[in-house]
Amino acid sequence: MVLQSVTPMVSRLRSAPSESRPTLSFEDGASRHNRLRFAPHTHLFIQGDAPKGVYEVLSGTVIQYKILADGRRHVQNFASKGDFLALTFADTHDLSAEALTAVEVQFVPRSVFDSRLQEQPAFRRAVFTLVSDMLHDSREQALLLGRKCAKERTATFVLFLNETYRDLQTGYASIPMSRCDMADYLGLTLETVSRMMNSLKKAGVIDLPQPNLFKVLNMSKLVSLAGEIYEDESMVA
Amino acid sequence: MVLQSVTPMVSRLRSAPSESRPTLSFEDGASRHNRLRFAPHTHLFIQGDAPKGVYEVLSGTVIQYKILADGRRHVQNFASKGDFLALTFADTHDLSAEALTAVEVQFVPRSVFDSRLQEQPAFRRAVFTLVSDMLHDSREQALLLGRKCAKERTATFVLFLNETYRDLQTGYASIPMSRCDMADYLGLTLETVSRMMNSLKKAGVIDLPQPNLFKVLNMSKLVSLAGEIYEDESMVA
DNA sequence: CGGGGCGTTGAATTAATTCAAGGCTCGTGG
DNA sequence: CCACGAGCCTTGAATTAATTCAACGCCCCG
Repeated sequence: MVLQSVTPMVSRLRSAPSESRPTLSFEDGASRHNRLRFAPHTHLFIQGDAPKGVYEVLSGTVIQYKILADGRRHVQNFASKGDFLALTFADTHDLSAEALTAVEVQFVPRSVFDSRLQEQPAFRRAVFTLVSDMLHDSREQALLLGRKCAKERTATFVLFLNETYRDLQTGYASIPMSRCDMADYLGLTLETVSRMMNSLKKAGVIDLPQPNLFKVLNMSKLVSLAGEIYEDESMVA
Repeated sequence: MVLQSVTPMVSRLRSAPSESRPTLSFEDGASRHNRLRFAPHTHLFIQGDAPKGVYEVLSGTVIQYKILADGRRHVQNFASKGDFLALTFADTHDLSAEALTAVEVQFVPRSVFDSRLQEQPAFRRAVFTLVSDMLHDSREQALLLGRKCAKERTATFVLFLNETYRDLQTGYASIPMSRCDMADYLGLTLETVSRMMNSLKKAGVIDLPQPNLFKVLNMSKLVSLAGEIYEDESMVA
């Protein structure tokens, strides 16, 4: 196991509440076997399956979602490099995970994971921190869905996209998911998402030369549109 | 520490995905000191504070919430007997916790909690399971906020109230929070919540003799109104 | 007796959805 | 090589679910 002190950029959506957290990674570990690849549109696992282990995303983007009885879909999150999937002790998956792009993951069988958890204190702490952060992110998402309007939701999501997919050279980020995926994540319709993205463009907040490529032009305006929480204000003080 | 095999009733809102999970409790433990009481409307801790330890709710109901910059409030959950608060490694509280009724908690200082985590495998497992379940609940909440309509949200919440506060003798449950609290939890306005509760009453799904007292009359209809997820269907099979 | 807090209900308004049409891009096959 | 269709995105117009605004009732407590 490798413990690095990499602190990822903090976005408004995917927080790092625990500062300089130990990064948990199985990459470069002894178990280089169990590296798996998934093609776009294939599933890593499905709602109702029994979990067989934990997945660490090494590259690509995974979409995790739930389906309601009548077919409505709710997207829980978009996972990319450094994120973990199926980090649970439950006996069934409570959601489905699908590769959005080509995806490479490190698969850690349940037994290996459990024994590390028992034997390695640092590993334990890293896992605990990771789950805590996932909880924090999910609650932030609930806040967004419960109390933010369409424009605020979209602005918040653009902040996330910018942090996660921005090319450091050009400043542009390519969007790996469709408007429909975004809508199911933001609790909106795809038409509303489209309208909001283009209204951000018209307002000069972002450049959007293609539907799936953008660059932030006015960050402070974008942040204020995202309607952030008090805690961010206090972080400045 | 006490490990009991109490399996609480499963509601649609507060799931027990991990079957017969070990119940984590500090009650009856050696550390009977550090039992704290909070009067209604007093805060256990506030968004931005540094966490000093973990709280186990012994009695009463605690409301946890976040405030947006412009004053909008989002309620994360309602915690009662058996629930834990501030189960995090983050360096600040990301939400506020306020006593809704008279509340009694067992307070476990950070240092005590950490050392138990290091020394006691069973304790460790219980904590993990607890955090995993909290994550599951939060994601279920995000689904509700993202993809359910007002009536479905309200029905889902009534299921939660019924499981959590029902008197086993009478079948009636008293509702410890206001319509406003419910609204801020469900991402609605208090007027809409009031309308939905009374429409459930008119439809004969619940008896609602007083604003804060109800009994489920037609459970199957209530469950179908809640618009549940596929996984419940498959659990029957 | 009076007033504040909470809940209910109706009417007007609005944010977002639904319905509908059309455009663009890309891959495939004639 | 170009035509065609599928899939995705955009935009406008009509509709609707939920909100906002407003009034009123109830209950409890001072």
